Amino acid sequence: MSQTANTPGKKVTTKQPVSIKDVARLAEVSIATVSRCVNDPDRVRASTRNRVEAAILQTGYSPNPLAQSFRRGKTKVIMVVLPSVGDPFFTEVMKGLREVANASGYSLLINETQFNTMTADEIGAMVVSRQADGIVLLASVSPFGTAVLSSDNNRRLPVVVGCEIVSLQAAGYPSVHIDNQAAAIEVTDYLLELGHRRIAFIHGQESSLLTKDREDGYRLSMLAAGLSIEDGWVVGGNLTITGAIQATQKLLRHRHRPTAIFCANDEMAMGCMHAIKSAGLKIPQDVSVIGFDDVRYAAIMDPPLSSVRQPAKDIGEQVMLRLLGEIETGRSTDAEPVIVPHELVLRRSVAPPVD
Amino acid sequence: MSQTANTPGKKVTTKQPVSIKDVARLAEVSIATVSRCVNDPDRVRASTRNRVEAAILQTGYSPNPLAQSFRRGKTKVIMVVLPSVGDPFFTEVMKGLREVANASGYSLLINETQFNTMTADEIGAMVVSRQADGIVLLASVSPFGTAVLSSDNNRRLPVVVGCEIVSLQAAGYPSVHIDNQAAAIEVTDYLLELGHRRIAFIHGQESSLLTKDREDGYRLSMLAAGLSIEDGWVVGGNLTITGAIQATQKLLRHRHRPTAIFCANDEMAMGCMHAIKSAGLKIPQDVSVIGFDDVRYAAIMDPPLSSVRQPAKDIGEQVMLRLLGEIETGRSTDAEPVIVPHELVLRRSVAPPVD
DNA sequence: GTGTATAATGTAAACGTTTACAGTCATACC
DNA sequence: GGTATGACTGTAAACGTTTACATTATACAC
Repeated sequence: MSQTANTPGKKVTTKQPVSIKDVARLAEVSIATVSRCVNDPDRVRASTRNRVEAAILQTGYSPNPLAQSFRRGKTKVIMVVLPSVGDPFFTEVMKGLREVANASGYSLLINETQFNTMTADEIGAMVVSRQADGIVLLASVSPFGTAVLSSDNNRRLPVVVGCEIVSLQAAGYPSVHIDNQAAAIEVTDYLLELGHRRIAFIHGQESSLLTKDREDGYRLSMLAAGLSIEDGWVVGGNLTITGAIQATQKLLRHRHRPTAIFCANDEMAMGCMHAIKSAGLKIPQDVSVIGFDDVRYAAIMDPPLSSVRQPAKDIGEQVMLRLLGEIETGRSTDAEPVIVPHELVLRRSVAPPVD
Repeated sequence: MSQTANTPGKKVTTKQPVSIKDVARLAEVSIATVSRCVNDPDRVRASTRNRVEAAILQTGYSPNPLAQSFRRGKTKVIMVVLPSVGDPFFTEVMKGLREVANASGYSLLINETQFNTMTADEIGAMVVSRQADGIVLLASVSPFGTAVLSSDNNRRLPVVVGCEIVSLQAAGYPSVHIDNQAAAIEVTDYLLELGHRRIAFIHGQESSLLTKDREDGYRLSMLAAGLSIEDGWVVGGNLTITGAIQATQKLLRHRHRPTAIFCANDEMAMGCMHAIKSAGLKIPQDVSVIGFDDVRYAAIMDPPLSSVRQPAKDIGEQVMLRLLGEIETGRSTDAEPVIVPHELVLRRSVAPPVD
């Protein structure tokens, strides 16, 4: 039916959308009454309400959200800042975020930092303006960004941090995360128990603080066991498959080749496994591999990948609940971090060392 | 510094943000001049411009985007509707979408349908309102949604369809996609050439049209080869790993067990591979597997997964370019679909059948 | 110096809501 | 029948911009 309107090059139809005025005129009431009908129906008499509702139906009126946002000073939008939407772990967190947000009528505006600190500054800029009613931070932002976030220059936006980013917690933001360090200690302890002595660690990025606690846990556990970490046993995998492949190749060439590799996330563990098998080595007989996050692919790797399960969706839900609470009450919540439980999921990618 | 403002339960600081009026007062000009300084600096004399800019700096003014959106009737937001942000293929498409959008100052509002047709209706609702300046559709929407989209009830929003959704193209929307059917024919022809005769197909969902063309291609190729498709050789995998595992288990129990399984996307192919190996069968010796999309995990599967590469990021870029073109010019672009090239990527998950 | 063209700036309306306040009207009570 | 009360509705201001139009200042030619 609208095919003609769709002819290439033709002006798009731009019939004026109906406004509250049109409804008011048709129902023969003031615009205030229409507004009340929409927002607080109990405050208008049934008979007039019916008239107005009929007019709304007839005109097909729906309030202009732009005008509402403007007038109310609320956007009903939450900004989510994360390193990469591609990571299955963050995908899962976002599922929780989204469900809770949608249930309260909020939309999600997603901002990938793509491991790029430049864009973190842009986040700061967005924060100053009132593009969103609140922010979920799943990524570390540049110092400047942090400064802007915590400045009192403007209306201070509600922010909740998901996962663990130390610098932001220090800035007093509430957060929800597992105890990354404790989990990493468990992982390393477990490998040590199996008899591994040469354990390597593939971390994320130098600049990113995302996997810092996990690295600390690894180091602490090794230290506690009286083992020294050789030069070249801790390498960066850039949080990507290709980065992890290169990192693993380095590890396999090491003069003291590790018997176990602990990857700071599953994405890298998947690359790591591939590199090991491509080098003609067997998992776990030659090298054990363990990841972090327990993404949905971990269980179907060959062999199935051991990992640390985070309650990703829960984290998302709780983060959003705290954030919305802060937004709706106008009060900042307790900044005490919420620690959610993790779980070591043991699968067949790990075994005692053979030598 | 703002630690006190952050004490739990305490009112959040809400210092009034500076408006254009504050700047005007300080610079001793009218608000119109300030506005011009910001939007069209050449139209104000250098001396006054300097005064205004100093005032802007001093006050820390930045225009209220809500007011701008309201006044201009533009949100600088593009809505993206897709089945699941978790799928690595869509992730890649979104990378292209995002890059182009950001370059022009647009943000992305993401809407997952989660294979849920209910939410598709909500999309319709969002469309009628002016939440976004345009829409990218990567998912099929319910009939009602389509109706709303194409209705002339209100200002018709620019829409571009990514990937292939027949019903929407029929509605006259421009689209960018590969030739899914031709690609699926190539895949099936290739398997036939290798000598396979018992070829199964795992499709997406009954309701979703996303993989319909691929299924058609498979059927056409089989038909052309004079082969009949036995009952139970075409099963639904729900586009998920677990769905594909169940589907594969069904296939493996079939009285005429397929020697090759063609999965409508890589996510399902990964689940399929896992199910085959779990059943104690070898890939490709016992069963060949081929996927679709060539996501980043395909190459690191064991064995590496053959697939059909789509230029996912390109698709995203082109979709967004068309959409922004339509938005900025106010004219709908040529509705003729843009077909981008695909490529059969052969890896070790496929071999001739042994029997 | 006058006149004219043009540049620079100011005035004020408009965008579509929400909402404080004022007004109207019906009801109930005396 | 007057009055108080409360329910309902209307009036108009406000939110922070942008922009058409009006006004004033400047530059330039004679």
